[in-house]
Amino acid sequence: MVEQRIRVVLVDDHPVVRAGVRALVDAQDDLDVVGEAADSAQAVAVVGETTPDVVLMDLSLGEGPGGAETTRLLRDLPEPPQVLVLTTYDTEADVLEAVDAGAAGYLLKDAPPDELFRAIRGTARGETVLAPSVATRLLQRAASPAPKVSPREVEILRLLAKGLGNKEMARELLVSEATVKSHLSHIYTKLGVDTRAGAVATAIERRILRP
Amino acid sequence: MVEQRIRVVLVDDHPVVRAGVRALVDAQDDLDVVGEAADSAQAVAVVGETTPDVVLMDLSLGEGPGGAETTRLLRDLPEPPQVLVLTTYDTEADVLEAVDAGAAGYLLKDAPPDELFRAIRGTARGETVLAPSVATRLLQRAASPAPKVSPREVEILRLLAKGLGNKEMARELLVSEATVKSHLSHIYTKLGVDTRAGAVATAIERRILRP
DNA sequence: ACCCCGGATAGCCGATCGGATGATGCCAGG
DNA sequence: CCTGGCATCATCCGATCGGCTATCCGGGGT
Repeated sequence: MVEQRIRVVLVDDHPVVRAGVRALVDAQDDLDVVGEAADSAQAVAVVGETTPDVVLMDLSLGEGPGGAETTRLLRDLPEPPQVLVLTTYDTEADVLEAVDAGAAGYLLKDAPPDELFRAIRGTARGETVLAPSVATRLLQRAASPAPKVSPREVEILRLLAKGLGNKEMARELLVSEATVKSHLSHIYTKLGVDTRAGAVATAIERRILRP
Repeated sequence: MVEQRIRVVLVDDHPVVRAGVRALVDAQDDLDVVGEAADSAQAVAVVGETTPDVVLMDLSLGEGPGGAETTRLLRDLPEPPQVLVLTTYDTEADVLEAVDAGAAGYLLKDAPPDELFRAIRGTARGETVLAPSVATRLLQRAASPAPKVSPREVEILRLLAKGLGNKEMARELLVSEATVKSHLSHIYTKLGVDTRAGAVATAIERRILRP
């Protein structure tokens, strides 16, 4: 007899993915899916009711708060579950945000089922589980200077990608043109480029901007 | 008794998604999942063996040929299946490429299961099934002049994204700076922008450039 | 044969960008 | 407490960009 079934809640806005994970997880006799949620609000409600051991969390939840924010909410509950992020993307920004929010693990959706099961069990025991590709990425980022752009700079990048000029950005952000240029200079330095076009390209590549 | 079960093959590089679709589809008594494939080569092999009525195709298949190319291969088989694209993204470039490759339908993964079943049945009958959001997008694109950039212009865009100046592009492409500027002007017109940064952003968004 | 389009080229000019430099206030972490 | 990052603003100046107009040539379609 299994001493203690691990109770799992799924949070994902894709019905197909929920069905898939449920099918796979429920087939394991030590794992139980006790709830599902399609968005942040549902997630909090369901977790509050079911107090699961592990929550499988998608990072992109369509409208409303994302997976990272939701993770934070869940970890602030009276009986916080372990949160295992299960997503498609492995940007270092995503990973860091999720881990910072209190996630205990980070898996990619293309992981083989076995790995998923091991991750769930490990997470339930309080271990930190990282997908190999994620771990690799983290290490190589740790080695390199780690260029983190500030929120304001991201804002500038967003407008930049819309093709706005400095004057227009200044008006949009209610600051002076000089400030905009200052931000831009910093962005260039951090991204290792020296033109606006290059900045947009690398920002998108680095997933600082979503295409 | 059901006169004819619809035979379905899944092509997706995510085990989780395959499991999900299989669980959902197999629960329908008029639908049968008769095979799965994780990449292009497997897809061709499995479809060749099983000659299904409908193939559910993911567009991003990790390494190797993508979903669009694979769709083309399947449609060139002796007994071609109907191909229903089931993916996360709805860029018009993706849709057009898939449809051009011979896809009979285009659904997003966040579609509710019911919609998926209807789509499979419709596709099997030879209907064309488009997700609402996809259909909307197509219509609004159909209304606008359909901006197709020339190969040379794509080249310019590539260098643009690398942050090169006009002079540098000219040297790189062995043409005069005037020519580069001319190309750029055309690009701006076609993409509906008026700055280099905006051009890069829309080019990536339109999948003219790969991020 | 004719015309349109893509590609290449030229020159002009005002607007803008990018780099350098310097300064201020705020707030968090050591 | 003090350093440092973030955000703000200011000026100057040379280089570059973007828009405009005009010409030329070759290939594909009518």
